[in-house]
Amino acid sequence: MRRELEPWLAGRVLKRVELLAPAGPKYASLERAAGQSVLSVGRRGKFILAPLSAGDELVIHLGMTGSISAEEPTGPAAQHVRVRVHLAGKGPETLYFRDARRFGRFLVVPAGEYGSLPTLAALGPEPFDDSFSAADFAARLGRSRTAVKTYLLSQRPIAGVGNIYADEALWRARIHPLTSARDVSRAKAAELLAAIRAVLSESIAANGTTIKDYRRVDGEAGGFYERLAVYGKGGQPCPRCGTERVRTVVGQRGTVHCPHCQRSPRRRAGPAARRGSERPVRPRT
DNA sequence: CGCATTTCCTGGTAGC
DNA sequence: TGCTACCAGGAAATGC
Repeated sequence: MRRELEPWLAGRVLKRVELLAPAGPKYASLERAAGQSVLSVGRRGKFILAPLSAGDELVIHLGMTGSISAEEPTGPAAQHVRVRVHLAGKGPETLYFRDARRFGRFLVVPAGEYGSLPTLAALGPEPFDDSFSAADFAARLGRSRTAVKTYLLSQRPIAGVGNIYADEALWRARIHPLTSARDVSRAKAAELLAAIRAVLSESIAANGTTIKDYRRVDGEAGGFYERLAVYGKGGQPCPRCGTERVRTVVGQRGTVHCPHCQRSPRRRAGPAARRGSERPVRPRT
């Protein structure tokens, strides 16, 4: 989306960013954008970040059901347009931000001041940062006892992995989603990082995953849905081993894994566990 | 602070 | 047909 948006936004002047949704923490300070030009269109994790000429920054997140287009939505979709971006110069005159469930974000903040966006402020490294090593990733996973899947979704060990890609990557790396993050070995962390990089680059190449709501800026669906190996495929046989995969809930999120390829986490047998100061994770498989 | 739970929000759908 | 109840989940807020 960043790539698709860049030619429409970079270098152009924002005449007005018009708020249609009720203002609030998710849609804030858009009036500040008026008259500023867009210096560049960047991205951190799932956030689009566009620095503006007067020192502010446009922050956009699609949430679950967000999309951006230059075509004015019609029909029932029209009522979900939350923001209209009016642009000067060459290119589309207006961009439309749709967000049916209002889980998205569209706000202007002083550049780099993410106090109102704690996830962005504490975002982990970019998956494709060359200087981000498997050892770094392993060290980050070591900071939490939370289930590795839940920790991935927090965006703290690595940026940009959501529910779909977490399940896909854990399956590829043969890691049970309930494994405590700190119990992921260095070798497994390396496999997981490689799996995350692979699944993300494959999905980007296919223009993303459209289940229902996600749309490219031209309104087309992304093509990765057909390539999903695990997400939404509970009860179906694992393509690697044929075992029936299981759907559970991990951290309030629907989760699918293969009980044969992704073995249940073993309880920790370290001194802390012997002292009883830590409850062994009881896998629900 | 770390971690778990709840909340926000609405289209879609299962069940009656 | 029309109603209610519930589900989906990214990130923030709240509760221990």
